[in-house]
Order: sequence, then C-alpha cells, then structure tokens
Amino acid sequence: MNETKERILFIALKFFLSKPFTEVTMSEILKESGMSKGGFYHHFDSKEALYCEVVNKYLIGSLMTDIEKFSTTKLTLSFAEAMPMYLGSIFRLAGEKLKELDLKPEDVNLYNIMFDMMKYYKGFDDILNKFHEDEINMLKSLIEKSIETGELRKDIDSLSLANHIHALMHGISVLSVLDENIETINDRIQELFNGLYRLVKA
Amino acid sequence: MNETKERILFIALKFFLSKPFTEVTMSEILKESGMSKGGFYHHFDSKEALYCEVVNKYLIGSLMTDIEKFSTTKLTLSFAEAMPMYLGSIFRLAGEKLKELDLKPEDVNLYNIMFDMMKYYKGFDDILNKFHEDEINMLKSLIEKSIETGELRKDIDSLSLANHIHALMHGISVLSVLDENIETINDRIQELFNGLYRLVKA
DNA sequence: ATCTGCAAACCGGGGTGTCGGTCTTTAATA
DNA sequence: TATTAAAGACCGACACCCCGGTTTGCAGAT
Repeated sequence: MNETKERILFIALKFFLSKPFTEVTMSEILKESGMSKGGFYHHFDSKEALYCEVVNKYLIGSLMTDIEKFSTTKLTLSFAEAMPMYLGSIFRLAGEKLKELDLKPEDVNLYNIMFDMMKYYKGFDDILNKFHEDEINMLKSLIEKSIETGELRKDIDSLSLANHIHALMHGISVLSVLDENIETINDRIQELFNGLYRLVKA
Repeated sequence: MNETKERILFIALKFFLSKPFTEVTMSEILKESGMSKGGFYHHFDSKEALYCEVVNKYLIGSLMTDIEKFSTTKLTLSFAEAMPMYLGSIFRLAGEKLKELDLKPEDVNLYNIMFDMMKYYKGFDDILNKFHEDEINMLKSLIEKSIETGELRKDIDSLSLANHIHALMHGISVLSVLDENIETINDRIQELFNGLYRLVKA
C-alpha cells in the first residue's frame, strides 16, 4: 500500500480513538498530516471510507489476534492463574497500544468507539457477536477444565459462570470509563475476581 | 413555568435521548415543536442551556426518586426476593418512561446519554458517583441483613459482593446495548442472578 | 404606550466534498 | 540516450450546505 495513505490512516486512527466520528473533522486530520484536501480525496472516497479503512487496519485485526493469543496459552494454567492474567492482559495490551499512539487511557472511551463502529462500520455487529462468543467459549472451557481438576466446585454451571465473568468484565470496564479513573481498573478487577474466586473454588 | 417552554423541553428530551448531543440539531427540535428560532431563543440562552434544563427536569430528578423508592421498600424482603425485584424494576421503570415518549428501547443508548451528561452537564460526575455509592450501600445493607438472617453464607464480604453485583448489572446493561437486543435483558439478569444466588446462599 | 411572545430573515463560521490545474515519476519510443 | 506521452500524486480555491445564534419587527394583551 501507498506510504502516504498509510500515514494518513495512522494519524486518523488517533483522532477516531479520542473522539466520536462526527466530532473528528477532516481539517484536523489534514493539518496533522500536512496534506491538502485534494491530496486526501485522491486517496480516499470520503471521510466514512477513511474511517472504515482505519477500523479495518488497526482495530478489527488486533481484536482477532488478541483473543487468539490468549486462547493458545490458557490450557496449561489453573483457573486462579489464568483468570487474572486474562483480565489483566486485555487492559495491559490496550495500554501498550495507546502508548504507541501517545494517547492517555482516560482520553479514550472504548464504548464510544464501539458504538461508532456499530454505526459506521458495516457488519461490526456480527464481528462483535462472534468475538463475544469466542470469549465466552474460552472461559467456558477453562471453567470446565478447572472443575475436572477439582479446582472449582462441581455444582457450577460452566456456561452460566462464563457469561457471569464476561458481563462482570464489561461492567468493570464501563464503570471505569464513567468514573473517569481508568488507572485503577486493574485493582478493581483483581478485587472482584478474588471475591468471585472465594465463591467458586472447591 | 411557561407552557411553551415545557413543550420545547419535552420535545427536546426525545431527541437528546435518541442521539448524541452534537447530532441533535436545533432545526429538528424547532420543526417538531412548530416554533421559530427567535421564539426559541426568547426562552433559552443556548442549545447547551436547553440540554441542561432537559437533563435537570427529566433525568436527574427521576434518577433520585427511583433509588429512594426502592430503598424504602427493600427492608422487608429477603435477598432472593429483593434482588430480582431491584434489577428488574430499574429496567421496567425505564421501559415505562420510554413508552410515554414513543421511544423504542433499542433507539436509546443509555451510555451515550451518560457520556453526554459527563461532557455537557456540570457536576454530573459527582451526581453519578453519589448515585453509585447509594446503590452500593443499599446492596451492602441488604446483603448484611441477609447474612444475619442466615439466608446468605457467613463468609461473604458484603461490600465486595455489593460491588460485584453493581458491576455485573452494568455489564449486562452495556452488553445489551452492544448486542442491540435490549428486550432480552430481563431474562439475562434473571439467569445471571440465579447463578450468583446459588453461589452465595447459605 | 409598553411589554411579551414569537416569526422571518439574516449572519458568520465551519463542515464535507469538487474541480481545474501543476508538479513528479514512470514508461515507451526513436 | 534523448524525447515525449501518460499516469499518479498533490495543491488550494471554491461551492454548497447547514450549524448555532442574532437582529429586527410586528401583533396582541395590559
């Protein structure tokens, strides 16, 4: 792909991560990339097309690889080990990527981004559903294994607990956005997980 | 208060519930209310002032009364009775209010609304924090009472479980928005709560 | 006569996208 | 290798529209 185009995509990424689609203006993207309007529209059909390419290149792809990365390593770990690692790794990964972009976590509203993708990126609902399914299946199989090894209570319904943890994660995540203190998210996760673990361990 | 002003406030409410602040235009509010710009700006200083009055009148107030309504009735109920009632009542109440406004639940994004209030309604962060605190305290005292009566396990940390349930609620809620199937939210809540109850009951 | 409530026309600014034209690189041909 | 044609990258002014907000004037009640 063209080098200029890639530079524009990268710069646009920052803006689309830090503001809703409608509040990002072409002017600021062009100013930042030192490019003219004419130059830009030579490469892209529209602002929305730019958005879709950004999402495609930077967001969709990494969503996929991240979950795969975890699902291959989980099998050797116990529930007590894997769980905090899983919970933490998501946010650590996100944090690293934001650092590369010189963005502070508190300037990025994950849910605004997802809502935007729902609106402007066709088929995102399917992708998201599949992503959630994968996450839950992963949790489910981890739970089942941990029941077999005797780590967790025998009377636990694995699917139910998987859904529970999944929802809990999103709850912590969205509350952190609302509270505007993303930094403490890892502590909160750890604490809530410990409480849950006390309830489910054998 | 003026009758015209109230009509504008009510119409504006619908728009602010169904779209982000920046995407709501004065033109559509004026068109819907059959009013001219001059007329509008006779009553309000700005679009933002309108927004704040709408939030003040319709959203902040009901947020307060709802939680009070519940906190006065909870004392006579067991955990198993109070919990689903509490969880369900929030969404039932919201549903009723949306019906009055001819809005479908799937057209309203609760978190978009909250993020907007964070941006444009001064002091909303404090209000929200207090609201969350109240919710958690309410849950906490319910849990403590239920531990005393022997309904719940003695080894449960009440604050930890309260936080847990609170986060879980928001998780279910935000996932329902993302999945775009708000209708099933009550079933999901019921199911996840049942799973949790099995873990915490004595 | 004055004040209230409102309508209509208007304003500046900023939004996305277009268009004619220029410069640069590449490719083909003699 | 020198010349020429075509393609690609880019510029900047401008068109057009719609935004929130202002100004002016007028009808009717007090």
